[in-house]
Amino acid sequence: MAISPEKKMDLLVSLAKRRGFVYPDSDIYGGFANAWDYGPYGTELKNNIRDAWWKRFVHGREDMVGVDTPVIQHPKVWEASGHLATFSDPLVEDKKTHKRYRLDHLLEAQGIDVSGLSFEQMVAKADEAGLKSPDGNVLAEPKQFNLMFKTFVGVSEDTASVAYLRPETAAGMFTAWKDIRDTMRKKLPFGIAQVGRAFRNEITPGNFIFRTREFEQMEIEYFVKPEEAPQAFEMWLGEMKSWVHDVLNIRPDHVEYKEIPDADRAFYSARTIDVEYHYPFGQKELYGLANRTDYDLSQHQKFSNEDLRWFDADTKERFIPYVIEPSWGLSRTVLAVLCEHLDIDEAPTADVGADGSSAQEPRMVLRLPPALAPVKAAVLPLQKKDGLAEIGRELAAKLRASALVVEFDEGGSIGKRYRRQDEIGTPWCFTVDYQTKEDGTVTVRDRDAMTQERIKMEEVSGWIRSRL
RNA sequence: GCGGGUGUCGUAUAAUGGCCAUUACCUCAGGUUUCCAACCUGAUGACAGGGGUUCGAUUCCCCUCACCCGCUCCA
Repeated sequence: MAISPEKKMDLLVSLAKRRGFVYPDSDIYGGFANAWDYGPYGTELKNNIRDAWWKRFVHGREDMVGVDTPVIQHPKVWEASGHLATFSDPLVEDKKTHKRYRLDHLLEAQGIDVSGLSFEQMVAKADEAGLKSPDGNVLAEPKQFNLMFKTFVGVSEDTASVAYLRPETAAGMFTAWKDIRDTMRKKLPFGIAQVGRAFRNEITPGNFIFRTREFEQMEIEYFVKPEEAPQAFEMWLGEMKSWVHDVLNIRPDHVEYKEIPDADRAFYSARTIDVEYHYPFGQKELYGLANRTDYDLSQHQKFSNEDLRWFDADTKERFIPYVIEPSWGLSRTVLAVLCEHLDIDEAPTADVGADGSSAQEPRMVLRLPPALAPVKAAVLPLQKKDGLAEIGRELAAKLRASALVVEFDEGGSIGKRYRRQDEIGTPWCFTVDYQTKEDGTVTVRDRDAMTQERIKMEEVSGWIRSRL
């Protein structure tokens, strides 16, 4: 059953809190803007997505290695990457209309060349020219917005050096490139993968966990011979599509693969495709894929004075590889997966009408792919008494021992317990009933179809495994 | 950061310048229940925070914080 987009976010945010997926952070202090806690189920879901990704793209491929680099790196890294120069915007506000503009854009519109000017120099130019807003109003004092979080490394602030929290994980793969090239015996093409946190001092965060100042990325830098870049780009585009549809089980018509035209691309990028998902609040970026050419390694070679070229043993040539960068937002994937699979349908109730048919009630269900579900199975005794609970508890313990995430629940009616599991996306419920005592079988109830079959208790673990 | 709007148990809500702040769902405990939110009994749980006016403030005023919408930004 379709849920209207306006209602969907509200339903999702309240379900996320009620069922322990995502809570407002610092809730006991009244909350902290745009910071969220992943609760027990949210953490499981996020970890499952991350692990599925790592298994598929790192363990599953011969041409890939993984790294884990620090959030705070040498400040030179951000000079070389260009983030220090371009990841900051000078903003001014029209005092009358309260609209905001970029100071450099206003100056350029006046025919004033701002290239290479510092923030202070731009402010001086603006004063000189008596700069007004496009509506002809007085402007407020310009302010500098740096998208990178600044911090200090050292015991006291005055003697310490300034450092930055990484605004993306990619840089770590470039700084580790030389060591990996020299130690891992890989041949081009090959890639380096990393999962980790990145930080951006966004001016406008919002939409639940969609845009936050602290977020997680899963990124790959795939190094290729320059002439092989276009085909590597196509290969990764295919991989991204397959991930979205085969692993996340997102409907093809909920995703757009948007080719970014020349004019809108970053100057170093030869080709960029944005992968956009139809969130309830609009079509927004989920993933990105870019051909970054030799920009990053060239920059780091220049700033570090290290030779970062690749030596081709066949042709005896040295060159800087091109980089294809597929980039996945992990936090955004969690949100997209929740949006995609949250559903309301009809379930029968215990009330049976005169014609023998059951009355129907709306049911909220998260149709997560089983491999991503926070809880794989619930074990439910039909009754607490007559020893059924003990049998169930024992079965749950056995499943846990075989490394499955399971829950045991004996509280309330059986229907109520099914619905609880539906809301957190548990694909299967195993019910211990009176027949179990006679023949050692339990029923399996399917989350989506709500149908049941009987299997032997000792087969439960294998039954689940074969379906993950 | 600016403009506008909104803040009452976990969720949805009612009322009030003066008695333990209402109700439903959820949650928990007990009972009941032989497969889909049933029922009975009971329990926990809120006036976003701070200050002011007042004999007395959840209610009126101020500040802060948070949330929603819009703007600027998202190489």
